[in-house]
Amino acid sequence: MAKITIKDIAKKAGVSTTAVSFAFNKPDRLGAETVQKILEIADELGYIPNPIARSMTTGRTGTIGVLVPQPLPEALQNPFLMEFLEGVGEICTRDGYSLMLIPPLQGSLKRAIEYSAVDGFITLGLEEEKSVMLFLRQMKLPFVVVDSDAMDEVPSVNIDDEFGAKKAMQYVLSNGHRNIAIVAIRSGKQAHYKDYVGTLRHRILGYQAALEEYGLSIDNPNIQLVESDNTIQGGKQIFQKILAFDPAPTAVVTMSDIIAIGIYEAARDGEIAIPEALSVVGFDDIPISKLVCPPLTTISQPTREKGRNSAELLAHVIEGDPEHPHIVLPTQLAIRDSVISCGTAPENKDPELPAP
Amino acid sequence: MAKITIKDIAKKAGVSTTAVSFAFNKPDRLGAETVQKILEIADELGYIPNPIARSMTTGRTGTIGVLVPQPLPEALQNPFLMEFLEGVGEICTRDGYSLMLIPPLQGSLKRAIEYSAVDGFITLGLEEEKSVMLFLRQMKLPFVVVDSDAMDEVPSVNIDDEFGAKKAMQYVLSNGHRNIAIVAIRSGKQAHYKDYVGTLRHRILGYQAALEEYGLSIDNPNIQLVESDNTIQGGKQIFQKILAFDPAPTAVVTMSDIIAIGIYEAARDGEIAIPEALSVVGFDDIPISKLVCPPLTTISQPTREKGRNSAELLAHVIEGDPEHPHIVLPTQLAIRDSVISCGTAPENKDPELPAP
DNA sequence: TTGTAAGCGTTATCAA
DNA sequence: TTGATAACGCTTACAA
Repeated sequence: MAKITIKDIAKKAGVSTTAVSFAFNKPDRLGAETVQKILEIADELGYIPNPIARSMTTGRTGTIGVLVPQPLPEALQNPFLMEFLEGVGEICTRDGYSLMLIPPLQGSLKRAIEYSAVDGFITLGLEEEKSVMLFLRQMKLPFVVVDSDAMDEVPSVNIDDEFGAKKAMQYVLSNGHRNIAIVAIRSGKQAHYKDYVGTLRHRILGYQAALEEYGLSIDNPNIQLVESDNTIQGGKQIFQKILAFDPAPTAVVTMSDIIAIGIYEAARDGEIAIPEALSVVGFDDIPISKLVCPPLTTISQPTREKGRNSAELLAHVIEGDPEHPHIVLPTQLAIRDSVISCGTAPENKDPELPAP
Repeated sequence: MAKITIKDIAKKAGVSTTAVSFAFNKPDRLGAETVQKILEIADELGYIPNPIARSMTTGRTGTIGVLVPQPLPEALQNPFLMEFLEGVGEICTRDGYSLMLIPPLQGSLKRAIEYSAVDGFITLGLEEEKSVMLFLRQMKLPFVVVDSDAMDEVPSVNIDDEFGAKKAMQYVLSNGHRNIAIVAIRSGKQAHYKDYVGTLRHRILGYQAALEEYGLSIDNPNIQLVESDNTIQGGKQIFQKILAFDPAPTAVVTMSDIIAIGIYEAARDGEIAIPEALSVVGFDDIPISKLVCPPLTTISQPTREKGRNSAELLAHVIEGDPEHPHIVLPTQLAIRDSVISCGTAPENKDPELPAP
């Protein structure tokens, strides 16, 4: 037996399809008995309104799409996304939206967008994919950008990346470190750091600002900049590179806790003590950062709040609100135990380890 | 200007809507020039096929729904879900599906299902919600159940919960612990442990089996069973309860790493040393379990593989495959440092050995 | 190779 | 309080 439709109910109840529709959506406009009868029959037949057909006429799907720039398995490895989605989920729960995760389709976010039946999008960290935003705007789809340079007429949510990054680097420098590795998040495109855009750019600017206060610069030979995938695995791999640097860094400043944790793992495998042999700073303050050994010093950002704000803005755009606020959330240095003063590190008798 | 439709293209190109449709979906059936012209005009006008209308006729949405039993913010707090979704994401990426997270709508999963335009569902740990499965089956929607008692005619993916739980408890017992707290995952409904169903039941059965080997039982006064929300917060709260038990437990066996980690946090706040003052065992082996202090002894399950298997099965059902395998994945005891031998007895890391 | 026209299952409009 | 009927935007027999 095929799927039960509104027609089957109408026929069996001896009413029109309109009546059936009303019974579900606007019961007030029908006689109480009629509604009663229709509902009974619908229940009996196991009728469910077809959500696609409904969307067809209402133009609403009741779902919010989150555009993630990486393939799902990779993106989901980052607890940061999880926490962000928690915030989005709060609003979804409150307003009755479902949540769709939309990764690139065959490598293309644009294509993924075309195939997605959602009421609006939240874009996440579109570094190099500026064209995606233009595309969305051109298509007149409601959207909100997060962790990207703000555009006019499009609501955005960002954190104070530059200031946060600056504080991270200042803290390391104030602890006496001068040989420092900076781990940036790989942006997809190969680019010189001066050509970075968005979040990446702001964070580099922050690092640079702090370095300059100490008469240093990213261009100095004792400041090394590398890029890593934003995964634990990426952090592990980058650790090997860092080990090979000359001069050996005494501190590594990363743009992501998850990378820092990869470095933790690799360091433990290589029996290199953190922070004694190597100080580490993260960015994001994901929940586990306070639980790892040693607790990770990092830049705390209100991730969940960011998610909540984004979803809230998107809900407004979907409702037709013409406003387009640009929200900037604060960051904060969370000092824990993964950075120690460069001078106080215990003497290192193992020639394999980076000297303090 | 309203949204561009197939008609606009047809008019401007001087062809029928059929031709436009063909140009996108079956270019072979049209002359090369015609296709060329249509595509050009479509591009120029910024035309995107409406995915809802397409779904309307094809009956396909290209998205997989994952039914999560808790509100999104709560569910997303568990890295276990994340890892599971990574596996699902692998298949989504491979087969071009999007991923929809579907939490209860106004407290009701059934209602959420009704409103979800997806090609099929993966249900996750439906303990008490057996009716949801019946509902799905009655509606003839494709679905796969994960972490629930298997039903006939419905593909399922489970792990060997009972055996895993047994190994966890055996390990604790073999280390000499006799005053033990068991932390179950709160199931929603209040029920005596003997009335547990699904995963919960299997795990309890495993614990009980191990206890019986040592002449003990959950009913013993020195074995305490409590329930906790499956969150870090839940673990923190349950720790307070455990502290108050008499006799004081020397070990706590939890059904979830995330709960164990909550206990870690609370223990640290309360300055109770793990494992010296309290041994802890988890379940799941989420990625951070090896990174916390001390690394958590737990039952390892192939979570990502579970996700991959589920999505693969669902894809088959959606394709019309009538088979309905019941997959059971293995678990494994991951011995780390959160359990030590009780009292004066020497540490026993071999669960096969009898108690010292 | 291209066009006509009939759906798909709802909701919305307007009339009865 | 109800019912015809026309959208909604697309796909797909079937025809030409």
